[in-house]
Amino acid sequence: MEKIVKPIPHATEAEDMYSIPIDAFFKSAFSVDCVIFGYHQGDLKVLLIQRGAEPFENFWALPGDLVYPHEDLDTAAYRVLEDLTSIQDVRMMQVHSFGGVNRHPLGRVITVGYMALVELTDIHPLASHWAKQTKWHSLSKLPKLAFDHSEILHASYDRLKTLLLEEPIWTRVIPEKFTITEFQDVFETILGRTFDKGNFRKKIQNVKFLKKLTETQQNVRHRPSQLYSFDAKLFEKYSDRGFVFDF
Amino acid sequence: MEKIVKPIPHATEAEDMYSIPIDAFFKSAFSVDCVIFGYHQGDLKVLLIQRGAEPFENFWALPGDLVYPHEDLDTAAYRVLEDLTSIQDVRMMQVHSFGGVNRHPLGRVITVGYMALVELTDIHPLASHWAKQTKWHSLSKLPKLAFDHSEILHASYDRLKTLLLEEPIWTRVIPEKFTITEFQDVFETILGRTFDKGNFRKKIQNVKFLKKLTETQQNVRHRPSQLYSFDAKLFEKYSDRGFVFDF
DNA sequence: AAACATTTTGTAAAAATGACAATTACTCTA
DNA sequence: TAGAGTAATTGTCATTTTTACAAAATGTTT
Repeated sequence: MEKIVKPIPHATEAEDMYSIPIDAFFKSAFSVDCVIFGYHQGDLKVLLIQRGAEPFENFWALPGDLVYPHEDLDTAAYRVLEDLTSIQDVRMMQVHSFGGVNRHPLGRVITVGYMALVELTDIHPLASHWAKQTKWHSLSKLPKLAFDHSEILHASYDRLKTLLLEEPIWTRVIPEKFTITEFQDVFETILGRTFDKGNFRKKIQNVKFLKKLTETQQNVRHRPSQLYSFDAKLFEKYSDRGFVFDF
Repeated sequence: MEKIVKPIPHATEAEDMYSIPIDAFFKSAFSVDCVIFGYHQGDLKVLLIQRGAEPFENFWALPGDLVYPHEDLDTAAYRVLEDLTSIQDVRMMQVHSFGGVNRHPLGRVITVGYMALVELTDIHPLASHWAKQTKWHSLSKLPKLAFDHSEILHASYDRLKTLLLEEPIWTRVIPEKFTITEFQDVFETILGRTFDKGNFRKKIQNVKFLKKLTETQQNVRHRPSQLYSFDAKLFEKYSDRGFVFDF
């Protein structure tokens, strides 16, 4: 570990800084950690791996690893996710960075958290590289996690709930042609509350970018449901001034 | 600069990773950049410094600097802001991290953007350390900025607009006892639109955590305004289910 | 044909919205 | 001291939205 450089407490002593060689600053590393939320029929889970390498060997953890010296952050997030879980084709977004001084035993490592919401059955995680196994975990019964991954996970879940109302990330989780019930289930599951069916339906019908199709559900043991679809162009138009669902 | 380590494209070649010595990862640095928005009577500005050190000497830039090897990210943000501008006692929040490979000429540096909204006359920036001068700039006529600070600034402004509707950051910018007009001005200025006075007032009166006081404005050359105050406890109560102003 | 399981529509009172107009309460000035 | 000036505040009213329910509709299964 590198020699400890005492932080300068006040601006008036700031000239001390010039005595710290610039090299002393370039001894840190970055990592990315991926929080993949998997939704399937009213159930929300998160993808964890069991670590097959130190530190925290055998612990459950978010898929995450160090960023290469000449690798872009976003690129690293996708690369690491694929390395450890073989998952491709999920769109992630940055959530928050975590920089606690002692969060990593090997040295100073800042980690950048990334998040995605996917239909659980759409992807097929397969442990690879140093990951021993992958598993979908319910949010309600999580094991003790490596590093500060528990904090990263909870921050990501908070962000997911906000984002669900602002961005059409729910499109990742229901079919292109969907029923209002399917749509409602996603919101109830992720937000953790329930809505009146009739009233929810009325709200949906006022949303410009959700279009009622002529097609209906097939082969159901009850009255078939109308199908709806998402119009991305109309969404762009109406989200200009900051669209949010007000459920 | 360190030797280039070729990123591993596929998981199947991942064992290559073991050939990269761990030290190769610990050659990066972090920085923090602070976006301080200053509001005053219908005017929104951002605090910039003129750099007095390379790289980008003499360029206008966000107050920002490298994080010490044993310094917490949040701590660094406040320390750096004070070092360069002598500002204390502003509460900042993390916005986003920027990790472009070539964003810093001295090596691999990831920067974490922090943001705050303050009443412009409450704070008294004074250039210190390597900052040549500080200046409040209008968002509409910004100079060319150092590094990728322009991108950081715009991302922060977007976040400011969202946050203004979700969190009571406007309390930093108006007096403890305020008039509805003062309140409205903040929202009009930052969001960049105008609202009908009467209708805006009605909305405010329905917001549980904004309480009408018995006191009124004094010494104004017109009908004195009722004063209102913010009830933090009630806000906590009502923001549980994700409060947002729907202006 | 009746029972089921949902989807879908309907209802009615209450509340919120939006565009404007009118009124009110102070200070300042002639 | 009676306007004039200035901005705060209240009022109107037609329209739309919300809420909490109840009822009807449309398929399949028995």
